[in-house]
Amino acid sequence: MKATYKDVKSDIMSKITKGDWAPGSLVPNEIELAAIYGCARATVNRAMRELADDGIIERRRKAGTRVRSSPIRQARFDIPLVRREIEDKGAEYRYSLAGRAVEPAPDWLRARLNLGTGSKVLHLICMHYADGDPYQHEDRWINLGMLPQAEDADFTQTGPNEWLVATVPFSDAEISFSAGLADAKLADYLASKEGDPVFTIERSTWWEGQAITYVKLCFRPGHRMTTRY
Amino acid sequence: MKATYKDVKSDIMSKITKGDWAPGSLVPNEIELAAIYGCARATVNRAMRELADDGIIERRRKAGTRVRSSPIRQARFDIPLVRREIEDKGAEYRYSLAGRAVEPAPDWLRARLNLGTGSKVLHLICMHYADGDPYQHEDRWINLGMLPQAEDADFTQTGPNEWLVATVPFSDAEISFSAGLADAKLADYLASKEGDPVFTIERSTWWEGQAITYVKLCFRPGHRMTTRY
DNA sequence: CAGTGGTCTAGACCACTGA
DNA sequence: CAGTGGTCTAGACCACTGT
Repeated sequence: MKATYKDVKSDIMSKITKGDWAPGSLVPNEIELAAIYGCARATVNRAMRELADDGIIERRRKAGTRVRSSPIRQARFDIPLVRREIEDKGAEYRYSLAGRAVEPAPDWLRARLNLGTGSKVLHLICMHYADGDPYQHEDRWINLGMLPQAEDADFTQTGPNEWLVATVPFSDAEISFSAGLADAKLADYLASKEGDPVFTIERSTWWEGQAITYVKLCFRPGHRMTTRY
Repeated sequence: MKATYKDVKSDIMSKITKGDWAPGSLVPNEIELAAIYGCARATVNRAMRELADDGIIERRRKAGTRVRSSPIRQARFDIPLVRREIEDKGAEYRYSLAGRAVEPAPDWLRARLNLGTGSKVLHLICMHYADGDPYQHEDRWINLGMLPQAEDADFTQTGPNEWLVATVPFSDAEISFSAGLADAKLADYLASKEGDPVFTIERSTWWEGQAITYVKLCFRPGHRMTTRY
């Protein structure tokens, strides 16, 4: 008898997917559900809270709980270290540093990260290989105002990503995916042709409102980012 | 005094990000933490459970809780209906059906969805516009073995996506992002040029092991998919 | 086998918000 | 102001898994 929160969750889920509870309709309140399932209200609460987190239902105090009319489906993507991503595929990982310079932050970067006019940044160009083949091109910019010690770090052996996760935390990040074209330079790095489509990830991170780093990652042609849910 | 689960969560979060609790190190158990924060164990449990869900810590019975050495950062993307996506941007949504055919499932589709040899599918080509400009091209395949009623549905006014979310549930989905090139046909649909890079989403959904639909969505050049976390 | 997290309970009070 | 979800508690038992 006594239902667990998983029982309650999956039973309600099936009521919704089977159409017993139509989209937009009002769901019994927690006390009623607790009586129906013969469990404590806290148990029902946990089930409902998870369904709300999953975007299946919508809860409001006093107004009650409703089935979402068009369920907001969400997908979760892991953002792993490139090295782990490659090694998890069973391939051998290799890294190389292709460029390093300390520069004043260019205008587009200042705008993107909300940096002041005098800001200095460390600019790195890196390549990541899987079994010797180009896998990912990394165009990395680190805010030296926040991380002066980055200037003395040795990025010839390990990538800046690994250094960063070990060195600084971040409180806030923005990530975006898009499709771009390989120019001559990028095509050369990725051993592909100019005009090939490249899957691109851009990420900016902040710590307590201060920009830490911006990175643009370009994958070899054919790359897919996949998840199940 | 009495800490809430949010207090506990954010305090532990800051202990980790500040380095007080190093990556890989063992965290006090729930009873000790409850004593430290002066709250019930259930409160600590909820805080820790959420941190574990966020990939910040790793919990194992008997072994205790550890700070993850390289935090698995995850990003969540909403997968909205195109119409909502466009309307939320404040643009006017328009839809049109550009092609419709009932065919035997081609080999690549059978392989992808694990369909039998005799399978029939409904193949639809649709366009979605934002303020009159091409926004997204939809190449949709619906398994008629699972959804025979799709053959009689009218897709000239509303897109198959809306029909599907209102008609059938799904238990399982796979989504993948990639970058592709516009061929002459696609470029024509999207009012772009051949060879332009297009951001592409592919999604397959199943219900209890049976394939429902596969769709390939191509966005107009310049499209970005962004999230914060 | 014993330590740790996972879950449930019955009851309580609070916070928000719709009528 | 009253109904609903949000959270906390103190205690209990269970499930898993290192040692």
